[in-house]
Amino acid sequence: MPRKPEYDRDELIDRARDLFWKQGWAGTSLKDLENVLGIKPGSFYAAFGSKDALFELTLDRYAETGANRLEALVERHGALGALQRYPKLVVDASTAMAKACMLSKTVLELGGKDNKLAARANAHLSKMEALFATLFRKAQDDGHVAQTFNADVLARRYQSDLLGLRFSAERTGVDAKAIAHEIEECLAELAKTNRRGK
Amino acid sequence: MPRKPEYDRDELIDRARDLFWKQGWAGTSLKDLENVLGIKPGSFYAAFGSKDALFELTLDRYAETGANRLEALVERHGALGALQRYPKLVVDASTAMAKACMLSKTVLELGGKDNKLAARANAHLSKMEALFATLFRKAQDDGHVAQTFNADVLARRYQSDLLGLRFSAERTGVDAKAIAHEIEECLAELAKTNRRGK
DNA sequence: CCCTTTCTTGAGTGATCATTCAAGTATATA
DNA sequence: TATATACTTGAATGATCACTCAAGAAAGGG
Repeated sequence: MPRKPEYDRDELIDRARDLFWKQGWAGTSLKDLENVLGIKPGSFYAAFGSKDALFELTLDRYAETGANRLEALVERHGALGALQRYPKLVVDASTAMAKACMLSKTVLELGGKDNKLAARANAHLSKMEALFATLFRKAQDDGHVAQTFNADVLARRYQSDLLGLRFSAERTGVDAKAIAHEIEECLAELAKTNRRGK
Repeated sequence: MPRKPEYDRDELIDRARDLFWKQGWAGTSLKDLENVLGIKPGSFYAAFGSKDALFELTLDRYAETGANRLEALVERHGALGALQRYPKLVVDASTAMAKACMLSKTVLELGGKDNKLAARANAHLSKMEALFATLFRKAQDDGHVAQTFNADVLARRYQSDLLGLRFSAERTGVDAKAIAHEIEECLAELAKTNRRGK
């Protein structure tokens, strides 16, 4: 018997994520959100509760999408292949709104005042690093990477390189694709070392 | 015949830089600055003109200090030695207020709305990258790195790695020193390749 | 001691911030 | 068609924002 919302809540979260991703938390005002989402304050607060609550939703969605994208690569190209392709994918203009990782941006913007949202973003980053470690282990089990390497160490370095790459991609006048290519080659080198050793 | 200021303007800029560095632009209110600098609004605006103007001063000082620190390393350890030691230096808790690079934080926070301060930070980063390239060339001239490498490419990758490292250091529960050590070892590897080639 | 000059103080400015809520509107069921 | 049940609207709220300015305080030269 009631009235139905005129908006698609899921699509609103996507649009909010893209805006937060680009402009950050403080850089995005409620007026900005109202404009982009096409709703008035009343509807906004009925739908999401607060700016913080919506930001949290977008953080979670961002992290989930990223992990899904990586796992899709794994199914198509295997663990090592996915790790090799991910840097290029993530910097590719056609697939990304902004280039720099939204999680890292959030940690940097809000981490200075130990904020709840920054802590959540940090947790997502840790989960991502754990996923990288899992993939490196899988690559070792596949015989693509030597067992002598420590998968956790490789994952930690991989994430650090990835974050550096993604930040560089955000800058004007930096050839991010070239850096992505170099990271890919480093992983290929890792695999070659293994083949030589056998 | 006039009255002299009760504060040391230079030290105020240092303190403001540390606060901006940690909390970012939007995260630092004028009340925060008044508390940390120990001056009231009237004196603040007489001394610095505006929050933006002070931020610009702190950006410039930050960049200058970083470059000086690197050049001091060069004099003591040569070009390659400096490039090897810089990552550890920059992540060392005793020398840095925050860990992540203030320039990159500024670009990320304000770059989404093409802000003047973000552009300035970006320019400082470019200068830094150019300095890295100069050092790689010097390392080549010293015979420490093979001439076959392109110094600009090495510098671009070095900066990307450094930014990733510095962001990782800002996160809770990440062993930044280990990553710094790995970057150092990569440069040592670069040098070894050269010696082998000769 | 007086006067000029500069610095310090802090209440006050208008703008913008996130958020609230009462009034109006649309829809599904009875 | 009547009514209950949401949803939409937008003006209003108090807080905080960066910033201003008039009045008072300190210091050096006459």
